[in-house]
Amino acid sequence: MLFNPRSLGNEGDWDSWELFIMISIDALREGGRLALVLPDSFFYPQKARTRKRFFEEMTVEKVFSLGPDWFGPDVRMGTIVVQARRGRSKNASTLHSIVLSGALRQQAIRGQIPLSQIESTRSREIPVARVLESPTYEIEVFRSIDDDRIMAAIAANSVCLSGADGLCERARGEEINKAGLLWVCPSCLSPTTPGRKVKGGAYADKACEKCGHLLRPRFVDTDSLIVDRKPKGAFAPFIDGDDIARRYCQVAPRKWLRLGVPGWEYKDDSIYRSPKILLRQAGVGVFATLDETEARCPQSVYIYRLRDLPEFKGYKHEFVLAALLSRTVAYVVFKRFAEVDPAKAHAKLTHERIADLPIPRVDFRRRKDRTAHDAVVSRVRSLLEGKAQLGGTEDREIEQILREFWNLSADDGAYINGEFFDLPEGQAITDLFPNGRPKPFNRELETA
DNA sequence: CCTACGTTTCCTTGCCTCCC
DNA sequence: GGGAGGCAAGGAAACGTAGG
Repeated sequence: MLFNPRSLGNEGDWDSWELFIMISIDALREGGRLALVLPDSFFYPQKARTRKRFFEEMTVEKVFSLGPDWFGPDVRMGTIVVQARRGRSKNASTLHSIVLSGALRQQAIRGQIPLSQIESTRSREIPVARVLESPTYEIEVFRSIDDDRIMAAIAANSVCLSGADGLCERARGEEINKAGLLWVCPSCLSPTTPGRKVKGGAYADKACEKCGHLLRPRFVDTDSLIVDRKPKGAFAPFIDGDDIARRYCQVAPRKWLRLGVPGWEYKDDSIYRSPKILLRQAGVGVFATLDETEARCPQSVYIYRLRDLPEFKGYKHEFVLAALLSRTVAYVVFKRFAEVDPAKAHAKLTHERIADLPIPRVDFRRRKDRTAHDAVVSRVRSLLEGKAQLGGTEDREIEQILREFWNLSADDGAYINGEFFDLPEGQAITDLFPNGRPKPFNRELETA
């Protein structure tokens, strides 16, 4: 027997292909080469132990992510190809990756374009050191050595969005759902959030936080903090995540938060002070807007506001918004957070993850910087007020000015735009390139 | 103890396939 | 061709806990 699965320990199950990898490694001589066709779950976090052994005992040469549909209609599983030699990976080496999606993938499946041709024109170089340094041996097949260089250049000319030395302070909205549903305790009459949701749309029982009375969904009165029409009494405009679904959409609040409901603990008014940037927590890509209506929002919307010092220096919220909505920051977010499978690519935004998003550093002592900053601000106003179109002159000029702050070359710009070419369709992409996406930038053209 | 916020959980949406 | 049903990605929101 070549191999005893018990030797792997008993923590969780091993997929058959993982065992096959282990057997293959054991069977190879030093320097011997293998190529494996594997499911794309090889990239998943829970397969870290398999990748660890693979990278520790093999020199990985190629990783191709080919997507589903390669083995007939019955096999929907995403496919990858890995090529490696026996012997530990060298830290300074690189591996080649390609990620197939969209039309190119269909052509490849039909055999109209050989993989070798795609590899010669479209492969990326991935530094092996990045995989070895990752705690989960993550292979970010989208993020090449070129991306690392460009992202380093961007970071060098930027200040972080928030965090210790960041531009903005941050908060999130009321601890309610977007409908503002409340339960009212029949005993002490104080409002509270409903119990945990259970399957089937119902709510679970919970104890009243004030008096301990057991609240059961069938026996409590409900109330709502959010109403469609301006209520009698005190109220404030309310914006939820759904309202922030487009680039440069200025939200006209259509819902209202009732203020002064007895017993409800509102967040401090000051976190909603105008102006502020609202950024939705969930979603593909970055969606943010500028709010000047003192609107409230639910916890699923993040609030960013310039700190006193940067605002005193001259930064305007419009400039921060322009950076957040730029193609360049979308590129950074995608490269940093996108999942490996293009069909599942989506950015998960948390305060911590977006804290170091790059906002261009402006030196307000220099006239040139001040002029450029103000030029961005005026163009953002035009877009927000609907006087300029997405993808129009103003939108493109903003991107150019920001890229000068970031010190990115024209080639870098073409490369960044080209990296969106392979991504799946979505609102985020449509809003970034309303007139269509440019072709991928072919680095080889530079030397040809 | 309280606040802030990342994590977990569940619902919704939209796509795909199957079957009539 | 289209409707039903299955499935999972996407999104919203409650939960739980770290850290002041």
